[in-house]
Amino acid sequence: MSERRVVTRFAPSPTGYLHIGGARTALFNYLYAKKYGGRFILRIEDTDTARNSEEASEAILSSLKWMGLDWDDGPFYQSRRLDIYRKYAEKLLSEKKAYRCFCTAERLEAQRAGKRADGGFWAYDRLCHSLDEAESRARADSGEKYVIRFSIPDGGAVSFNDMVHGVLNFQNDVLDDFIIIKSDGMPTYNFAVAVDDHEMGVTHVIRGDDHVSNTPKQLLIFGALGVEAPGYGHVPMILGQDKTKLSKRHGATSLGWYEEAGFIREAAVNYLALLGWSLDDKTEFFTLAELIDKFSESRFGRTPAVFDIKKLEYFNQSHLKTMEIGVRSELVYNYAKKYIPELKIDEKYDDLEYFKSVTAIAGDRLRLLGDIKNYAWFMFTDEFSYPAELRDKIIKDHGAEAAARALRQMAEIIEGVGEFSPADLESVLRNAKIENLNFSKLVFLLRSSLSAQTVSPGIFEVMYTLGRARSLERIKRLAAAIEVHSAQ
RNA sequence: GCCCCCUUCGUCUAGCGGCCCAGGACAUCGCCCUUUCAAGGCGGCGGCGCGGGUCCGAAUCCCGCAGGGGGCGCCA
Repeated sequence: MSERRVVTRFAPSPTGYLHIGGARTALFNYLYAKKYGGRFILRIEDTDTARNSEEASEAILSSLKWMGLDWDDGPFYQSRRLDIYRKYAEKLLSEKKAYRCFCTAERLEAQRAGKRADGGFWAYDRLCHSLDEAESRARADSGEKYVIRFSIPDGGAVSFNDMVHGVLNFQNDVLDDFIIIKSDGMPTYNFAVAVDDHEMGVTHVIRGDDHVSNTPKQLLIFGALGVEAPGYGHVPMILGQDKTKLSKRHGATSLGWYEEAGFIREAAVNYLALLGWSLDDKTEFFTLAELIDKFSESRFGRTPAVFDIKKLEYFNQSHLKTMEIGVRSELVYNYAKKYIPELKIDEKYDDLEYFKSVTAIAGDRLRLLGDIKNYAWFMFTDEFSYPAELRDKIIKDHGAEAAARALRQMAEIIEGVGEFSPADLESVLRNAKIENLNFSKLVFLLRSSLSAQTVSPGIFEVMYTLGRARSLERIKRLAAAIEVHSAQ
């Protein structure tokens, strides 16, 4: 085999959004090309006029971009390359490696239904196989509808060395004369793929296991065309929890869904790469650059993988953690603005710099981008009231008067703190003697007043970020709320 | 019905004849740390589908079985 510069491709059909399996296929092809300094091309297989959609095509492109998988060439649309497929089909026709078939879909469908009843498999009966060339041409010229079928060579077999499965063999006689050009002039999948992979100089094809049975057909076409076939690698499927091929009924399978759910590309790429591929027995944290560096076709797995969102979440948190705060906060900011409409952000806090300080105090807590809402919604608005349950719990634990007094005393102390820093605030409160309450209790009251909840980032950092005025206002407000309530 | 692929903890996986009475990670459970929640540390639970071979020795090789998955369109 000649030494050629590696060329891989991702060739989705625009009939829906980019799903998990497709995303992984794209990733693998991208990594393989980049690893070997080759090109990664994008081809849109839109030969099904009934099911294509412009939106799907756009969605796929945008998901690919979201993942950071930039293609070097394309996108090429098969629907705009019809003359090319026609040319190759004519060539096969003239060499008697393909023939016109005038059988109606109705006739074949009836036949197929019959066979299915007693057995279940069906193959074209080759009725038009031996049609006289003159007659065939005449019927075609007269406007009769026809398809072009590939003539499977009698006997023989095809075999190829798969990158993940090793040598695979297929007997020709299990194949029937499949259609390569439909009656509407469009090429069928197996034909267009072979023609394009050849035309575009594709050297390696990495795709899902579900394509192994298509491979012999494509190989036969390469053979008939007299051109070299690319190498293949059939990676195992990605399964749903029920261990069947991942599909819409498994729920969230589109990449777009994950973006909206607050996952970041670094995690998606990292996790997907590990479904059907691994480096060794311990390394599992990878950036895209590291994947390109370490990727190897010899490390493909052979067993189907069940998609586990829990592990994806873990990777999301891991990547978020290692990210520079500026980058992370920008992701959080953009996500919040776009996908968390219920997060109330007062105009004066709608600012990237401010988000950066809030994201910073949220620390390692974010698992998904949207978690910022749970941990810090109270940092973005001053207009909230304290939940009755929280107020009642405080009254129950401390008594209304004592709690209010403690809060007011803390306010007084905080008001007088010289340097308003997390460390100073903490040390002052740690040493304060207030209502005989220990530090932990004081912190609980503080947290309640500042965040209106019982869970929050480090409370002194919250206070520092809120600033003296906002903090004091909240502490006094809670005290007042308790007093008013108990007075009733 | 035919063809093809696959089979290690619940899940993702390492393992390619002795280093494995099977290692890592997620999940889960417990403990520690601790101002809450996370994070982190430590520990527990948990697996080689079954049956035959081959070999001094098998998760690793061979055969059979069972199970699972994929494909068999004028869909891709």
